[in-house]
Amino acid sequence: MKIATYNVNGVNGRLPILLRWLGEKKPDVVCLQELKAPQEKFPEQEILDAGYHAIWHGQKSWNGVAILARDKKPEEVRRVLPGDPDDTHSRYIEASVKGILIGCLYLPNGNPAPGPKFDYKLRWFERLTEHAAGLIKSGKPAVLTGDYNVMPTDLDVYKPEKWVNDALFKPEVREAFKKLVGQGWTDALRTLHPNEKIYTFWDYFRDAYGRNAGLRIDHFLLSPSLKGHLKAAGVDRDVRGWEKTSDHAPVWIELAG
DNA sequence: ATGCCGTGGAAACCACGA
Repeated sequence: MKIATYNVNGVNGRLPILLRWLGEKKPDVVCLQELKAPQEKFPEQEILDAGYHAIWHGQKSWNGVAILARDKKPEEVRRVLPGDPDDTHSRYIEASVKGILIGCLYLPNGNPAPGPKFDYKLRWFERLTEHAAGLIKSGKPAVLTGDYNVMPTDLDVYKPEKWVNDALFKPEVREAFKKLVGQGWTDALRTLHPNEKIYTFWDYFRDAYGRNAGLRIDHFLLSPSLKGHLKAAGVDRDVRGWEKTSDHAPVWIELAG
């Protein structure tokens, strides 16, 4: 089974790109972030026509997450990350697909740091970590994937020294990621490719993609029971080179069975 | 060192992103 995550940066503006990619790669399950569309403006019919059932949590202008699956509609488990009833951002949706719990997340960017946005990021990270602990404890096969807005190590940044004070790379954020993974999760891409430069995002500016000035910020975390099923993992890097593309590239894993 | 590009929404500019 192939599971992918893709920060589309506007699901309607990017629909031709999304449909082309779905048609070419045919992942079984897809997590989308940054829909930038209200609930009623999600292109459900076009996605159905492409062979995917979807659940989504939209929001006007910003954020928004979705889970797509071939053949069968994802069984929604929740569409809010627990722990803060006042959080109005659409950044989390969770579903059961073929016996696997899929958590699709869009972790806050957090810039500028320090500041209220950075505080929100750290709080959101804590809530995610608390929820993730429950998933581990449940023993269910689970995948937590999406745009984490964190480069876990120096290897995940084209020029680490330029990013040390950025909300995506500040020590406390890297520490938060480490703490989460330390619960027993497997960082799928890094585990299969321990020494490779792997990027999932390239800025639109300064020909970042051409210079390969990228960041690895979209991640796949696998619960202990899924670790042994991990067969392959990678980035559909070429998609970032398409016309009118997102600044992220799709990331995927292949699980046995 | 930098929002230089790109999106959505509102209003011909703004917020936001990483």
